[in-house]
Amino acid sequence: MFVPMNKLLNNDQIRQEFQKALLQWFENNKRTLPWRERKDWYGVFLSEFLLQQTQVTQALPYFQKLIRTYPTVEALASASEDELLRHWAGLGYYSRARNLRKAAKVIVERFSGRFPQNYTEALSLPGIGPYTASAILSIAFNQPLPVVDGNVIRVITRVFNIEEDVRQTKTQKQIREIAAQLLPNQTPGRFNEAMMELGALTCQPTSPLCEQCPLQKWCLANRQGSVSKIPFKSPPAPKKRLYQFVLLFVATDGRLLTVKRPRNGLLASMWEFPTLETTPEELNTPEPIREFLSRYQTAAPIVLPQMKHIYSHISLRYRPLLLSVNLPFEFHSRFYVQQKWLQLESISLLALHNAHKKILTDTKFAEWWQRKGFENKR
DNA sequence: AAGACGGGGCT
DNA sequence: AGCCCAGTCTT
Repeated sequence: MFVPMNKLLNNDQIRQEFQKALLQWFENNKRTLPWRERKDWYGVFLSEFLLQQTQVTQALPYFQKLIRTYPTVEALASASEDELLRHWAGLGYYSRARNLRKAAKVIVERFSGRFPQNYTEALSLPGIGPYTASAILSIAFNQPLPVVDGNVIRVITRVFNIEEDVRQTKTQKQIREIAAQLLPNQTPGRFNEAMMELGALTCQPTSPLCEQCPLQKWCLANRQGSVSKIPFKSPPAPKKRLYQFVLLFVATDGRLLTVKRPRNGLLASMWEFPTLETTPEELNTPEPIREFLSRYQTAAPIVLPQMKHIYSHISLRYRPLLLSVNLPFEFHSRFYVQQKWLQLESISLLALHNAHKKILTDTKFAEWWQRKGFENKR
């Protein structure tokens, strides 16, 4: 392992030139973002939750919607979990929404509605880890805490030509130490924002714009022509495959059974239609599930075409089954935490996850629904 | 220390 | 199809 103890780290004057060049670039090139326009910590707090593992362009519409719906931390703290989740639907990593609301509650109830000014206390809030704690305290309160996110990792590994695997704890520790040494005491918040903005706009993952980079003259990877190989990441775990039936229980009045998933794990706290795990073979020959269905004494299901949904770590193949039932009808499950019989239009107001939203907009489902005549009953 | 956890954009 | 993320929590 080779960390250049280069002048950037031990020469005050050169480090200051580096900081000045970066900050100057930031002032001239930073994007106009709603949480930068606001001067309060609440906007930063909300945006940092949204921006965890999420790009600015993806988070932007969600920020606008949420800041309007919950203008203050008190409003957010008193929001219902289901309502917040409905706003969050489609953004992913749904535990963030639950943690965001819990954190707001703690801030209101334990910290009198003010963000804790201490790194350790900030870290104790649900959903706030080392990155978010440092980001909020440095950006909103100008505390000298370095941030290390994907952008900073990219900028630092390139500037210092660090070729080790960035998934390794040891490499990450090394990057954190460098980030701490580069941080100016006067303007840590702007410096952190500048590092991340540079990573997003110039020091991009692929085809970075080195010619227009304000740090080019300090960048070792640029000098050695290794930019495209850095940062190095060991290959991720292969994608899992998941096969399931989706059970659309339809009552005679046209209502559908919806269920809420547990607060941990995949699609935390999101609503869906009950699912039944199966194998790739069974998914194409729904005969074997007849035994399961006979328990509910339902007529033969209407089998819709197989569908596909890709998560970052799971490849899901699923097939909706339409099952007509008479109420009262009891669905038992140890897995789901809540259930509701809802009309189709009420379901669209639910925090339904994407894979199952796709079922409702699927043409085959729409055709069937039309034929049943539920539309005409109302 | 390693897995689990979404979705959109880009190549 | 594969890779990139403005990370945190659980085990």
